[in-house]
Amino acid sequence: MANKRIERRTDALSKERIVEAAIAILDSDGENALTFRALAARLATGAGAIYWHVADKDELLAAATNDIIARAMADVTAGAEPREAIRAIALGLFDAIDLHPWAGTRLSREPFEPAMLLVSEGIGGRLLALGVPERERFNAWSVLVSYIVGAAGQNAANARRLPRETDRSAFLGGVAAQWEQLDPARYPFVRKLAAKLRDHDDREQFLAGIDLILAGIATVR
Amino acid sequence: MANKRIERRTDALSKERIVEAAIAILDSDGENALTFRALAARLATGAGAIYWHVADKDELLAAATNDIIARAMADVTAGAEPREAIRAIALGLFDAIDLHPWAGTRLSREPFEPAMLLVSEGIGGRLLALGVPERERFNAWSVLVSYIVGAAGQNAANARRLPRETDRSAFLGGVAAQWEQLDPARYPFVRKLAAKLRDHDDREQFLAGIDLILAGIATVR
DNA sequence: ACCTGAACACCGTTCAAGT
DNA sequence: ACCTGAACACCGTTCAAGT
Repeated sequence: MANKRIERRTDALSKERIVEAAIAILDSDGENALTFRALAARLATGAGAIYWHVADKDELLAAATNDIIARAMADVTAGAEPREAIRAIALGLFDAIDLHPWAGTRLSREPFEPAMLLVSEGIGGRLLALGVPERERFNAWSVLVSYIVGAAGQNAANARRLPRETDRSAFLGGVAAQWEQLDPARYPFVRKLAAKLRDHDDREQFLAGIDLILAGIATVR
Repeated sequence: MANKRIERRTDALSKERIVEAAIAILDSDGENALTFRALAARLATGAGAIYWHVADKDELLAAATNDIIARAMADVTAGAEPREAIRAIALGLFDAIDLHPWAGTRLSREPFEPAMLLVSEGIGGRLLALGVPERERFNAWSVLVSYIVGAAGQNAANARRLPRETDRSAFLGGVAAQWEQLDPARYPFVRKLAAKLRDHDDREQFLAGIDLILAGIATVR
């Protein structure tokens, strides 16, 4: 009978279970909390056992990041309109990285993770649909992917450093206050930026960047 | 006589000397080589002595990064034409981060370093000169700075992982070969990208991204 | 005031020993 | 084949003790 084994501990180690546990630790306690000792404790095993399934910490982070990106891309519902589809993909990644900032850190340094192929193909296909000429496709793809990964990672790093909403307001308010006290002769632009810094929405700002890039791409069509 | 003291050891510790030594270690041996023990050895002192001048490793990295950016910005000769000036600033940062990849890593996570004010003001002032309307200035500034820091950091991370030119060719060749073997039905765009990947110039690619963004900004003028 | 260096509380990774 | 956990070679940081 199948349910004879229902009480059986199903916790034999596997790469999937290890990666799953790693993601849980990374999400709840941050990058510094992911140690082989903490991971072993959570999996109720010895630290060395993990090395039977995973080569080292780098492979662990790579697998965890790949999971996050693959899931995020699977959740994206990109419609037929190419510009909207690119925005949807970009926002999907932005939100995933916002939720899993450590994945953003990893991605900025290792942009050739397998799951990034889904992102590249998703965006690239829409560039074709937009009629971007061959000679500009590489550059258009490159600027979009660089911006998405870079800006999303930077945003998530900020958010992680300032866990609560009040922390964020206080921090940005503090930076803005500093900016407003800069020498007006030397920093006229930054001084005027201060007000916007205080009450901008990160997601909107990110998307506005995508739109500006798409507008630029449209000019080389 | 002044030269009576010429033989005198001038190596009293100071934050500047410590930061200078840290930059030397980071540049020659990479991020992982910067330890307080290595730093103390190079400065011929005890590890703990450094803490008298620097609060912790974070402050050390912040100061080192700030030095690099400030120097790079001081070296930029930005002419009167706004678009050219923005390109010059962007390239100055790109080259500095290429030379000091660890600064790129730091900058992607801590974009509010003081020296970045010079970058923001330099770019922002040119956006004013370009006639970017008030409501678009924040977004235009944001997309440029995010892209510059993000793309330069990603490029430098790649370059650091592949120290020699042949390593880089081999790596990109390998990635391109993988891309060419992808299922044409699922990855038509990425497959076609492979050829470009093999022989592109990173600096040109970066600059092409700046140009696309500037073209987008021009459309909202 | 500034420096020394041992000590503390960690790490990632290895490996002999177990089952 | 897979797991255990002590051991190794490191870290950043602290701090009593020196000058």
